This record gives sequence, C-alpha cells and structure tokens, in this order.
Amino acid sequence: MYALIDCNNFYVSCERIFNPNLSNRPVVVLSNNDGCVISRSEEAKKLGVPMGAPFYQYKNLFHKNHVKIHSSNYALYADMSERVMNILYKYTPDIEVYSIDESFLKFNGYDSFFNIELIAHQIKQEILKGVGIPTCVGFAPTKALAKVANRIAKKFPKELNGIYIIDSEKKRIKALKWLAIEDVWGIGKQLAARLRFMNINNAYDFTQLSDQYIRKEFSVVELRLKKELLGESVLKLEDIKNKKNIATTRSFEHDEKDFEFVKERIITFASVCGEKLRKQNSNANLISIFIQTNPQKETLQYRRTVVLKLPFATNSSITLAKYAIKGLEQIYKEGFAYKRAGVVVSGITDANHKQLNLFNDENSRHSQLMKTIDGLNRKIGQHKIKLAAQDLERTWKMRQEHLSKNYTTDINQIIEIDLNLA
DNA sequence: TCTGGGGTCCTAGGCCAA
DNA sequence: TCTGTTGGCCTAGGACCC
Repeated sequence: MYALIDCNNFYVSCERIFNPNLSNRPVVVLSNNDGCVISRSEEAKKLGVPMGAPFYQYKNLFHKNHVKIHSSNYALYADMSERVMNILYKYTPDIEVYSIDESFLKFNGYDSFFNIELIAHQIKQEILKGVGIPTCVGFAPTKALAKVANRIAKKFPKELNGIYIIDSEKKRIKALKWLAIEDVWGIGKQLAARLRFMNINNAYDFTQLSDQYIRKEFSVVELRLKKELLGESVLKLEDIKNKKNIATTRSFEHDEKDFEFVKERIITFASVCGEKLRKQNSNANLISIFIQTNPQKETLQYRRTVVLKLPFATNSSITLAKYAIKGLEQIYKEGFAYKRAGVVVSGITDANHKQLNLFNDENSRHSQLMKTIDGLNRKIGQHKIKLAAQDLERTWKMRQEHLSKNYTTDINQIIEIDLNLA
C-alpha cells in the first residue's frame, strides 16, 4: 500500500502556527514580489479567491473581507516541512518527499497485518501535535490511487476526518467515477480539454480507453497513469537524487531597459547557481541564460534563450558568471524593457569525479575561494560576500510587504511569550 | 503601477555513425 | 563507393507538477 500525506494549505498553516490571530479567518500567502496568491485558507477559498490570483486584482476583495495577507517566507516553510518529514520517517524508511508539503510512504505487506486506518490516524495526530500542521492521508495500492484517496479525504473533511483508504474494487471504481478528468494527477489543462472533447469526463472513463489508443493518441505517461488507476503499481518511489537542472530566475520589480542592470542580475543569478551546485557537490557543463519582456503587456515582445557549453565542468561562481555575461551579450537587444531574466545550469556531474581536461581547466584557486566564500556566507548571513561585478551598493529587495518572522531559523526572530499575559 | 519560481519527463527532429 | 535504414545522442520546446 502507498500512502500520500499532504499538508493542508501548507504555507497558510505554517503562518498560523505562530500567529493564532489567523485562525478561523481568511488568510492568503503571496508569491515572490507579492505577485500572486499561492496558498489560501479554507475561508479564503470560500470567498472565491482562486489559486494564482494576481494580488492587485483582489486587493479590494481582501480589504473588504479582512483577509490576512502574508508574503512568502520560504525559510520558515522549509523548516516546518523538514519537521513534518522527520515524523514520517518514524513510520517507514520507504519515503519519497514529493514536494515541500507532501510525501509518499510505502507500507510493504502491511495490508493484512496492520490496521491501516489506525496508522493513518497516528500519522495525522503526531504531525498536528508535534508541528501544528493539519494533514490529509490517502491510502491505496498505487501512487496515483493514493493521490485520488487523498483528494477525497480533503474534499470531505467532516465525513472522513482527513483520511481515506481505497482498499477494494468497489471503492476504487466509485472514487474514479467521482473524480473529474481535469483533477486527475498528471492530466493538465490541455489534456483535460482534449479528453472532455472526446466525452471522457472522469477518471473512470479514462481507464476504459484501450492501451493502444492511449499510446497512439497520447504518450507513455498517460498509459502508465491508466495502469496506476486500474490498480497496477508501475510508479515506484523515487530516490532522493541530485538535481538535473538548477535554475535561478526572477521577475524584476519594474520593466528595465538598462543593460548594466540586467547584467548585474544575470551575474547574481549565475553566482547563486554556483552556490546551489556546490551545496549538492555537483558541477555543471552547460549554462543557459534567458531574458524576456513583460508578456502581460501589449508591447512588442522579445524573448531569447542561449545555451553555452562550458569548457570544463565547474561550480565556480566566477566561471559561471563569466559565461553568463558572454551569453547575455549574445541575446541582449537594445530598446526593449525587460521584466524577467534567469540562469539555468545543466549537464550536471558529480564534483568528485571531475574529468581532467588537457587544454582547458579552471584556475585551481577557484575551488578554495568558493569554499571560503560559502563558509563566510554561512557564518555572517546569506550573500554578504559577493562577486565584484555584483552591485555592492544596491541591495536587491523583493517586494515583501507582509513578511512574517523567521521564528524557527533565526535566533533574533524567535517567538517571545509574555508570561504576564499568558 | 501591481500577474512566481523551480523542477521533471517526454517527444520530435536533426545529426551522425554503423 | 553509394544509398538507404536504423538507432543513439542531443537539444528545444511542451506539458505537467508543486
């Protein structure tokens, strides 16, 4: 059996732990730059706030309904996520941390020996008591069905208490007939529209299509999905692997025409990619740089990406920045106002197994220098030590007007309790 | 004025070598 | 030597996920 444990409205739930004022009232958490809504409390959902809603369009609605607004505080969420996952590891070592707020667990042979419902209850209770986050638990014979079970648990909180188990054919078929096609894990907007057009309206209809037809009209991904929904486990737990791509991309606070501005951003992104590579002890062989104008505006658009092959595998921020500038110079066009830019490194290899290059190789001092920079940044706070090409005067602040404190990761921001009031 | 960011996997198509 | 086929590798772009 697979279990899917999913935290309810995760970012909002994290904010609520440290701020009881947020209980039982509409709360939203915004994306970087306070751009869109990326987490909503049940009360906010009831007000009709959709996922991804642009903040500025909903400002009035929020104001009118006293919606509490928070900028995203990823340091806090990452720490709370780790606490949740640590609890899950107590139940089984077979875990796949699928995202910041959900994990698959595999319980081999538990079906006949253990009371699954009891385990589900224990998991839920322990996370709620230990971390303060409410969760939903779905159990089923495959990962895709566990997703379905979890969805049902979420949808009927009063009746099911956040737990649903698909453990019979009858329940499986009933669940699939209930699940709208666009809500199936792996069926996105485009596929759903095509399937609806073919009168395939729910997950059950989808499983009635023949293998050949699915393979011909769609792809191997959809075929696997069909098997999973039929109860044949083809998706296994994924191991924790090093990332295959590492990206650092941002929108600017305003549209920007100045080359030097964009260049400074690109250097910073390349440098951050270097840091991320070093953190997972990897090197990159390829670097791609992209810039784009604001697609929301009806002005002439420009968007280019360039991929450069690095002369040797590297994680040096200096080398990455050097090639990032080279790439930017190739794609930058005067006269456009840019809104977004980014650097992605790929072709990732293990830094311990670097292939020697006869003609080109990195200055051997880079590696020691990077170690020193990383060490200092860890000690005195993130990103205080920069490359000279980064602007030391300007501090790049995202718009984060509603940011909560780092209650659990910064000793200076730890929560204080006034015992006189308590 | 104000619309996020970071991933994965798959397919198609080009190129190249056997 | 030439031509056609096949399969591997690479990359770009699309679709999907959270």
